[in-house]
Amino acid sequence: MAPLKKSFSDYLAQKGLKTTRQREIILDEFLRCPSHLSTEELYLRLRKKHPSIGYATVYRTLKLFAESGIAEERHFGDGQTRYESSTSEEHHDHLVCTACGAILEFEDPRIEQLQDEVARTHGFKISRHRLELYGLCAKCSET
Amino acid sequence: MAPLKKSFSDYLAQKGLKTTRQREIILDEFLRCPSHLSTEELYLRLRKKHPSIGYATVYRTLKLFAESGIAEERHFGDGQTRYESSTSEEHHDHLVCTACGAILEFEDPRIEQLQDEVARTHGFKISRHRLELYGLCAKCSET
DNA sequence: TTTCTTGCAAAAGCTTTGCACACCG
DNA sequence: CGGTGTGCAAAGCTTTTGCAAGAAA
Repeated sequence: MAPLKKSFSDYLAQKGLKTTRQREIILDEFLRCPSHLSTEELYLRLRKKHPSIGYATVYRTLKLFAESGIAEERHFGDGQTRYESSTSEEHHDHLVCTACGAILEFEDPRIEQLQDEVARTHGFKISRHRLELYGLCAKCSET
Repeated sequence: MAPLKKSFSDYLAQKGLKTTRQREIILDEFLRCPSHLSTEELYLRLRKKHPSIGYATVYRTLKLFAESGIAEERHFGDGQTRYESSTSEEHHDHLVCTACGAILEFEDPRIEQLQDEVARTHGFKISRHRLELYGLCAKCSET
C-alpha cells in the first residue's frame, strides 16, 4: 500500500475510527490531484464520478487527513483552505505567482537553519513554519 | 504630522477620497494599539469611546489602510484578518506561540537574501513574502 | 448491535454589499 | 450642490454542526 494510505489507515485504526467507502474515494482522488487543492475544488472533482458525495464529508475528511498527518492545511490568503499531501520527508516552502496563481515549491536548508537560529535566539521551540514568496513567475513577468 | 498619517491623507487626496471624522478616529486608534489586531478587536476598542461607529466602517477603513500602504493584512490561520501598521522601512517576520498566542517580530537580512536567491533561481520577481515560525515561546515551553 | 459516518440542511463566523441618509469639499 | 462615506441590516462565502438514516466492526 502507498505509504500515505497506510499511514492513514493506521491512524484510523488507532483512533477507533472506521474505514469507509467515502474516505477511500476521497483519499484516492486527493492523492491523484495536483497539490494545493481547495476543499471546493476537490469536492467538484469528486462529484463528477461520485455525485452522491456530500460537501460536508469532504470537509470532514480533509480535516481528518490533516489530523492524521498525511496532509497539511495551507492558507494562501484567498479565503480558502487548501490541502497538500505530506511527503513526511522534507518540508518545503512556496513561490506563489500573484498574476496567474501558479504555485511552485522549493526547499532551502540554509534558510531552515537560519530560522532555527532565530528561534533559538528568542527562546522559541519551533514546531512548524510557513514561508511564502509572492510575486510574478517567469512567464508573467515577461510581458 | 506622523508620517503614516501624512501618507494616508496624501493617498486620500490623490484618489479624490475624503477625510472624515471616522477615518481619523480609526487611524488614531489603530496607530495607538498593539500591532496584529483583528478587525473585530479594533472595532470593540473603538466602540468604547465611539459607540456610534459601525462595524462595516471599520472593515472598509482597514481595507483602505491596506490599499494606501500604511497597513498590511495578515492571516495567521485563525479565521480572522489582522492588520499591522507599515513601518515602510524594513519588513519583518513573525514568531507565533501556539500555546499563548504571543506574536514576536523579527527580521533577518540573511534569510531575506537567501529568499531573493531562491526566487532568482526560479525566475520569480518577488514583491513580498511571508515567513512565520510557529511553536512554543520561552514561557510556554518552560512547563 | 453498537458505534461511527454520511448527507442534507441549517447554523455559524467573518466579511462584503445595498441603501437611504449624512457629510466633505 | 455632487459625489463620497456612514450605519444598519441583509446577503455572501467558507466552514462547521445537528440529526436521522446508513454503514462498518
